[in-house]
Amino acid sequence: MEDASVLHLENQFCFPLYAVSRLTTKLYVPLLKEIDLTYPQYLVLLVLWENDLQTVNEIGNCLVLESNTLTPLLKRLEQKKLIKRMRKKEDERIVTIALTEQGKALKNHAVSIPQKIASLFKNTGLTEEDYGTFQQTLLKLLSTLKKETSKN
Amino acid sequence: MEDASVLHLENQFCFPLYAVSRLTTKLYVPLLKEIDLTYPQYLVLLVLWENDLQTVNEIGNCLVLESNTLTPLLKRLEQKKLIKRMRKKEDERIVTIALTEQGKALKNHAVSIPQKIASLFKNTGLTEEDYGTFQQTLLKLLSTLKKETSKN
DNA sequence: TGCGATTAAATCATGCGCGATATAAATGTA
DNA sequence: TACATTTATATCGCGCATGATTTAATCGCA
Repeated sequence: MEDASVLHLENQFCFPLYAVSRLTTKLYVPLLKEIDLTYPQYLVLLVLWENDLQTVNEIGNCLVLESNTLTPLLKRLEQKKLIKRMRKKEDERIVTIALTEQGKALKNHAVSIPQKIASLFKNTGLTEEDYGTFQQTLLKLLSTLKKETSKN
Repeated sequence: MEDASVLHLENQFCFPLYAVSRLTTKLYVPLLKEIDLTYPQYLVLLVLWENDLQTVNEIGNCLVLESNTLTPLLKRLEQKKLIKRMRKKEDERIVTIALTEQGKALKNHAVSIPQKIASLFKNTGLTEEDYGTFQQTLLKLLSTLKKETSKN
């Protein structure tokens, strides 16, 4: 009989990856609630705070998300008056996303979030170096997986 | 003016964590499609293959999911005739989940999946040791975050 | 025994993710 | 200029996730 221990949860990194990702998102919830944002909405704003006036596709490239996810999400951000959606005159297919004044102003509140999140990761027994290694691994995986999944 | 570079995507590990988790789940899709399962459904079966006859709560503890996610998911697995849901006679609040013969049999197909997934992670430039470190970090984070979020 | 508190699961509403498809605009080319 | 092809976004359907609430059963204790 084949050894089935390969099927045990603790012998895979995919499950902890999935679980840690969900639990990490939960850490943001109370902080983002203060500014009435979900985590994916916050990510879109991060992208725009870094570079305003990007197309749906460009935002999607940054976040590895497509229009089927972004379009409804962006409409919600528009309803909250944080962004504007404008079709390009030169090419009516393309929608440019721009921050409103309100959307720009929100950045001032958001700058405190990374610090607060970081403090929640202090009592894990992991060192700064561990986190650096962890992030480097994630970035390598992200880069590889992005290529892998865009092949089709 | 405060330095806003803390808000840049690449300066956080939460975003790559979120993205890598999603992309990793996508790697399972073609493999799981062969046995008509989603990734969360596959995880529930992993738990049951390891220990049959568990309650909804027990499965939830393993996967860090609650009944609001599990109940509908388990009903779908029941529709597929992979599990049975049975209320305990001693305590009618508790639902025990049992694999059907079909559910048990599916394990034989599933044993090949971890191997196939592992092979997709070969060309990342990461060594076996890197993966070991990565998994250890994830497990530490998982354990800490589980406590952190169960506090409330 | 009676009844408030607790517990397990289910239900509800909302917002992602994402495969598949549609729409509409722009492009290439015969 | 016609028309097939490509491109950008949108729409649709479904299955998670999850906070909030509900339902129903059990427990604890006066």
